Amino acid sequence: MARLPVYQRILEELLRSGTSTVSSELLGAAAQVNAAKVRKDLSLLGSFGTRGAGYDVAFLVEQIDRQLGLDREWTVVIAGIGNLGRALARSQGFAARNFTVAALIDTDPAIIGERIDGIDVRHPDDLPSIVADTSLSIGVITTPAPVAQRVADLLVDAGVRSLLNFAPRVLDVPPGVLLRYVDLSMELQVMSFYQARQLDAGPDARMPRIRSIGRTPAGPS
Amino acid sequence: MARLPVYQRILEELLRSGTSTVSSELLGAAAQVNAAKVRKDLSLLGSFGTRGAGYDVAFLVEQIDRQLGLDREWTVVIAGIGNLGRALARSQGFAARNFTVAALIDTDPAIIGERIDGIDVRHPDDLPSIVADTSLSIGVITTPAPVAQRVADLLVDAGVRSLLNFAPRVLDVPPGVLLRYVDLSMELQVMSFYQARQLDAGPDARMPRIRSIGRTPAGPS
DNA sequence: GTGTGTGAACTTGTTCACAGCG
DNA sequence: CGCTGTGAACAAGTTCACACAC
Repeated sequence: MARLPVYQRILEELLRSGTSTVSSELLGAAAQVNAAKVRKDLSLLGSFGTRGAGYDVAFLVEQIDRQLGLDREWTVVIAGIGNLGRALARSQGFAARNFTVAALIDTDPAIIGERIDGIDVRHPDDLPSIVADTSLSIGVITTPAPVAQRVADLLVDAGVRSLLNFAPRVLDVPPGVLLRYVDLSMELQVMSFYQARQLDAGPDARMPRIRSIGRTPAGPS
Repeated sequence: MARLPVYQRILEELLRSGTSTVSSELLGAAAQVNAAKVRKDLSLLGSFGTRGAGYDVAFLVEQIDRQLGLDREWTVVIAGIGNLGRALARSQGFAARNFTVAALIDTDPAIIGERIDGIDVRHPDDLPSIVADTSLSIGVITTPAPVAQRVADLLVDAGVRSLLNFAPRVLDVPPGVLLRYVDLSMELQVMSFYQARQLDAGPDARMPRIRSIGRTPAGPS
């Protein structure tokens, strides 16, 4: 369910502010969704609420974590240590619960060997030996567009089964590899679309943008 | 329609590769959506295809641009010139067609005055005078989470009506202001969700994550 | 009384299948 | 003959409304 991470973010902030219990109405208001929707969503995971009282925040976070597969550790490799890669390597998002940056990759000799947040930048050729130590779950591509496909192939060869692509390039990956795009230009386009039309913000769906598993068929011969 | 920017990205790559015409089947394959869906989507904008032949790529790009509100210039202000802000300021995404970075904002005296990609970093206090020159359409928040809300308020006060928030914080904005989140930790959570369940990538929807216009009601008193 | 959990009505979005144009 | 455009069938997701647990 695509709204779970949104709830999670809100619940975490509630936790930080010391709130221990929350109603579907409140959660819905913060997530900008209907209260009934919140209840439906949460009831799919089980009956976690207390009638008349609401949901226990800490317990809920834990349950959602389990649903999101956050009850295990995910190792992340960042490929392309430019401005963006550096930003991500140091960012809170990756330092977050259950995600560890396990490797940084770049081809530039001037960058290789640099230490960012305790991790050494290494050459793509080292990928096999890196994987020998720790298997890598998620690859983050922050390279220039022209080399994004090549980097994706390398990561997939190294056994990475999920790719998060920040490069403005449509990538082709083998079946079974999960591919997701975060694209600045697309984000801006969506904003201009809604703003240009003075729209009511469109559907409240927020998360989905998953693209793959399964083949992007090659063009015609 | 949330899939338009996806089509746009693919069409641009087709243009670059010299393809002048494309079928709904091909476009659908690249965008990972059903061919019928592509036709439905495009037919909502008008009848642009040629039966038996397909769509003219260049013409289609132009039509979609118009739908996305990209027939005018959008000015972007980036608030928070850390690693991420710098990356975005220099990034291709913002250099793209119809988006111009018009201002960079930070409070750090060590950063103010620095020139990035031809734009001077200025203090938030200068916002009014900046707006006097060029009105700002879209605000991009790349500050640390704790100050994100304050920055959002400042931008809104300066007349910015659309916010793209990279800070891991739920923001509250007045009605009528469009708010959109790009959140690393959420992106990762979605990946882990799908990978943990070996899911088929879920719904092919990709873009929507629009959050606002309309009030985030304040909590109970 | 308050707020969850859930069947049932409704709305939205997707897919099918095919008529008709180039 | 290939491929678009589109009504009609279908599926998914959303909202309503209310019984019931606390």
